[in-house]
Amino acid sequence: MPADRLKSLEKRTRYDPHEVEGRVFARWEEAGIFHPEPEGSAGENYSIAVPPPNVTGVLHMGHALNGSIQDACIRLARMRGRRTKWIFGTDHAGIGTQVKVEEALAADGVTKEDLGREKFEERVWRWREEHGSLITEQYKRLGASLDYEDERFTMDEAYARAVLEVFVRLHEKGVVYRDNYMVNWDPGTRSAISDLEVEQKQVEDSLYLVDYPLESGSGSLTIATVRPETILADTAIAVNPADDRYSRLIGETAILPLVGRRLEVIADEYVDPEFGTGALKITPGHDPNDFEIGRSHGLEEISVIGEDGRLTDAAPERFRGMPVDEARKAVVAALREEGLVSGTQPYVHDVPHSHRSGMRIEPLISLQWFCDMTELARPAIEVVEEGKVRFHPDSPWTGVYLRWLREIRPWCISRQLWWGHQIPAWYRGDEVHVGMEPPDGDGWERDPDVLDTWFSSALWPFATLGWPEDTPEYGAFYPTDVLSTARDIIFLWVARMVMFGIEFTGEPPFTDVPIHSVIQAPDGRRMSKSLGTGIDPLDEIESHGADALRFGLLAMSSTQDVRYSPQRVKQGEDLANKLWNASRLILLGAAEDASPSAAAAETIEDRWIVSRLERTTREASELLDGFHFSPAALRLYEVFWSEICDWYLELAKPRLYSGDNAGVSAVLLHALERVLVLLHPVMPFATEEIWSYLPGERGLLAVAPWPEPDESLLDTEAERQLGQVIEAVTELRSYRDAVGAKASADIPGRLHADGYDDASRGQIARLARFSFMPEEHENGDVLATLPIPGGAVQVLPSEAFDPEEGEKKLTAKRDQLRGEIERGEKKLANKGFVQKAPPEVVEEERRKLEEYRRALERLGS
RNA sequence: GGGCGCGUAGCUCAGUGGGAGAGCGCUCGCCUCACACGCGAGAGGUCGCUGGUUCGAACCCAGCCGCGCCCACCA
Repeated sequence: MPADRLKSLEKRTRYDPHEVEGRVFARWEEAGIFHPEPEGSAGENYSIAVPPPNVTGVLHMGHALNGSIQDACIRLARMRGRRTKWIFGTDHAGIGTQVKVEEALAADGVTKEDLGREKFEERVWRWREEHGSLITEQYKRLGASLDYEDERFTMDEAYARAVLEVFVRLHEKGVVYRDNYMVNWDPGTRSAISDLEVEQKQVEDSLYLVDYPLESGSGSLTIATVRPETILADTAIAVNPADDRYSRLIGETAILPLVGRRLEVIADEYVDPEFGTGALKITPGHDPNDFEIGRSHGLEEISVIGEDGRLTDAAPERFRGMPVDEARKAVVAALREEGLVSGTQPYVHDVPHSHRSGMRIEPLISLQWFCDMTELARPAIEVVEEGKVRFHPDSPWTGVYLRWLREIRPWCISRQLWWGHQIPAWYRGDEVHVGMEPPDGDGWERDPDVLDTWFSSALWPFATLGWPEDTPEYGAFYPTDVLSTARDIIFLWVARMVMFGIEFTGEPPFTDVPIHSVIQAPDGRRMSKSLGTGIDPLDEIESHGADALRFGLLAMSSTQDVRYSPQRVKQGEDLANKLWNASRLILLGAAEDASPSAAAAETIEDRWIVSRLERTTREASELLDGFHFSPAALRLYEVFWSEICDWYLELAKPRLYSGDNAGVSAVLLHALERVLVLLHPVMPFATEEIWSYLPGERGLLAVAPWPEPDESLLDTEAERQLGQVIEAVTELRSYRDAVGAKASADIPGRLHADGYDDASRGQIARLARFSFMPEEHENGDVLATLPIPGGAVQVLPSEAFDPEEGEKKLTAKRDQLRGEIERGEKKLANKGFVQKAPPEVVEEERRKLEEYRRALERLGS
């Protein structure tokens, strides 16, 4: 490296992410290390498929956290020398994208119907061209080492073929079928949606009591309903067979008000005699429960509410065409006119709403495509039970996953949209053709519906790699290793990927599923644009740097939801800066020809830091391998900041600045090199930048080898000895502070303690700013005796402080020691403790008690 | 209705059987030749409440009080 390059560090006392990040990222891209050649087997290689962001989306905190997690995994694997691919791509996001484009059209006063389907789809593709690259650039800003050269999109031709092939094959197996069935109709998007896209919301309604006259003329039956407009589609009345009030009426007939239809009174266990009047109107066309009851009793299914949310021709003429809300009022008014409403009461209950449009779900019977999940679920349950797919943390997510799969229900997969994978089914009269290609002959019409976006997402880990073709990419990278996500899409996506992966490839698509926090706004609310609670990761990168955001997100995240913590990001920013400055100290101070070497350790502190680095290496590897990202980040922070900076660098300075600095330079460089390596998965930019200043010819840190901990470098004795030095220095500093000693003045004293070599004694004196007299030195009274490990320091009089001030400190210290002694004695006097506690615990108690007694003795009373 | 989780320092959160931790904030002292985005020294918590198990409980068990999430077909 040119000497002036190193020299340039002298004045750069701040780490500047802006100056560094773009440049470093360009080096990675130019080196092509994010794009692996498709060689070797998936077992040797390492891959992760990114949860595809919506094509029109922008990076939010969830992406940023998950990106930080996945990138840490990917970078770790890459440094371990594995061929590594982080599969990149975007999702067409059916409804979301269609709605956005429709909104844009609306601004010009155009509807999609004005354009027609073909033109509309063109419009969406153009939209994608214009907006699709945004999130790619944002991932790059984060430092994500995705394989950008091999980007996929769920509407790409090859991917789309895979989707249709899956549909066709499942149809051949009879798993996918078309049926008239009760669906969740979303009047907002005018489409059916799946159960998972429905959310329950509490709603205040009125419960109406309505009298249905009996045909026999002997009175009436009173039912309770919150949806009087659906009365028009009633086809029976049900009562509990064990309900004495009504059992005699079973088999009788009631007359449906306003309509005049004859309704049989049927018996069904489902009816709760305690609720309402104990008599339930049955509306198979507009209520999921009634639908089930209706089917089991063979009742007629009448639909009075259409897909447009208005009453159909099946309703009496005066109500036809009315929107549901209006129809409700009209029906109630009509019933009142006939004197059939015998009461109303306010009623609060949960009502299904569309997750997408927010509108109240209209349950209705509709001809839709469904996917029966029971056969697919079985092996997906097994692989998790057998530990072939593991959730992290295991609890509660394994249980959550299994419970859902064990009670899985059919999945409505058709959507009444234009943007998506159009269902490969053609109809001609009663004929149905399902296949990859249109049928021969005239008069066939293709099903206008598209597939649920999650249907195509379920193929993501293998369709991105070229399945169903046996491509080199598929061979080299499938199955993938890790799937990282938040808990909200375990059912929507994770479980379905496992099911489809096993069904079509014979193998689960990944092995480890870390489930990370959902990041909430600092005030505990959901982070959301509409609430104004969102924090833009790009803003955070702009003001603190990508490394800072990555560190902060990893440090604040855990297994449960967390509030966004700006302090953690600040901590990351400070860490990057500290790293930068410690590096300047080492790089500018090290001997010119020095290179990193643990073997160069010559003093206790050298051996100590070398040993600590090996332990830290082991710890960091274990924590990252166990998907414990927050402890890993915080542990590395602590070791670097406290052990390396606060202690080792300070201990090393005298030798570094002496003429004989070869050994210490080598150890300092070793420590720096190791820290950069260990921190790289978390803070890739700053570490890569500093790495380029290390001596010697070296490639990118991003592909530098991740170290295996070297047991032979562990040095328990050095760790013990330096631990004593640290304790002694801290004790003496504390005294200095208590007596108000001038910061610049040394305090004279005498060191009487065992277990310190001359070098350590010198270090203690220097760091604590004491000057130790020779033991035989006589210089007036001893003002205080300060216990340190292995002995004590006698404080001698000086100008540096007022000894009176020290008395308070010493008294407090004595009190503290007496307290400790009392506690220890009490514990050891407890026979139960001595007899039942593990011997090493008792022994440790005894040792500590002795130590405290000796310390108190030295302190005097 | 069922299930899961949370309640620890002023704030945000770790810790899951043997003496209460981090970052930020706060107090005091320092521009000590890497860093004032810094250095040193501190203050601050009966670990939601009540019982129980244990020689020993923030940690295990039960109940209670608050808060949250997921699932669910009582009109």
